[in-house]
Amino acid sequence: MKVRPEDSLKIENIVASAKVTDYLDLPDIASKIPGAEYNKKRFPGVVLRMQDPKIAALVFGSGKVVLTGAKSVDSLSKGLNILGGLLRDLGIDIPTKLDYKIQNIVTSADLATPINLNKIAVGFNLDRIEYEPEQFPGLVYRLEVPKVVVLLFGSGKLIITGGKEPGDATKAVIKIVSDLKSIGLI
Amino acid sequence: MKVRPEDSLKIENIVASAKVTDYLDLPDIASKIPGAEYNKKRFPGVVLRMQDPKIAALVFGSGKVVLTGAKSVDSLSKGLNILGGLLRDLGIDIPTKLDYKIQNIVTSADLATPINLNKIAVGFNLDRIEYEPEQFPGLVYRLEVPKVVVLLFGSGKLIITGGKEPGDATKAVIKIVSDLKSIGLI
DNA sequence: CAACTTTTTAAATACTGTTTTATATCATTT
DNA sequence: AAATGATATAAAACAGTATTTAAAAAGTTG
Repeated sequence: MKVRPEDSLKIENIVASAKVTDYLDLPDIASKIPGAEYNKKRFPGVVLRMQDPKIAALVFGSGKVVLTGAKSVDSLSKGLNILGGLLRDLGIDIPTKLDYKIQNIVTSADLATPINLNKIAVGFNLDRIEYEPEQFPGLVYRLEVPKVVVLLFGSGKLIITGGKEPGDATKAVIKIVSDLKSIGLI
Repeated sequence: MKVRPEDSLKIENIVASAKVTDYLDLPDIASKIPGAEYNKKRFPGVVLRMQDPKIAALVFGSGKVVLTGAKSVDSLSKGLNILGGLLRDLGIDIPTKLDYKIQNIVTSADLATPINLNKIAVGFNLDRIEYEPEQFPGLVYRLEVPKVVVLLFGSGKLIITGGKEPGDATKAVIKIVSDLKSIGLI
């Protein structure tokens, strides 16, 4: 039984930012949290990695943090709470209710049929397409609405990135499937 | 309360030269003064740094020196005297009264209102203007009298450099404000 | 002889690096 | 022959570096 492209979507990564407090002593955090990475000459933030859910956090002196790697909004939220707890355990005053903003969602999808990227490259709006197979095997398609970037591969697999909410990827896939059908490429 | 542009001037850096004696043994100076930098294959002068006032000095074998970093004529003078003392302490005969010549003064100013650099670029004398925002965000304006170069930024902040005396920057700002008002850009 | 070396300083831009993740090609490297 | 490591995409956080301007000194290089 074949799955429709718009039903094949899978969130692969969510990037979100949040402000957990107004100031954080990074050297202190880096030394007290096992596994924390901190190399200020390389990067100004402390890198913390949680295992369940598997999420990486970039923690900054400003009290702002960035979470990456979450595969669902729920796990993202859970990861932020875990991070808050880790910092709270260090004696830092961190609110129990933490707010965050999703900055990017990376989603994968599958057209379930191979596609000819060369034909798509000429059939689609040239100034929204970039296809240089000798540089990268995927065709880069920049959508305006929703504002996302889609990578199309000859296998029919797609990567939708740049979205702010799950629905963006869905809309992008529906639009692309529609466009490909209209020019008879799938 | 708004400050007039011509009252917002602040000297950010003064570069001056002086001759403190006829000959200086640079290897000796470099080895005896803590923190001195001397790499003759990189640069022919010894670099000395004073902390209060924070001024850097380039000392040459000819007995000539260059002072940079002073934020006022007074601190520049004080820095030169400190430098003279440092060399004198090494047993070198340095006059107590040292003369110097200001070679460049860098001054900052603020129009206190944002300005449209694109309009200024077309409204001002083209051959005295350089504006390539993709290369540098500031508009470069070369004044003839006083002979200085002014960098204008969209924020309304200005940098006046190339002047030989404090008054040069003041005159330049007054002239620019006048010019901008005459073409109705501020 | 011209141009670059070094030092200082402000302004405001772009851009680098770090983290994550799927996808799929190529070039290296064990 | 597997296994890394780019290559390309988006996004935030932010420290740092580059960009530009002027000027002197006294070396080196073209």
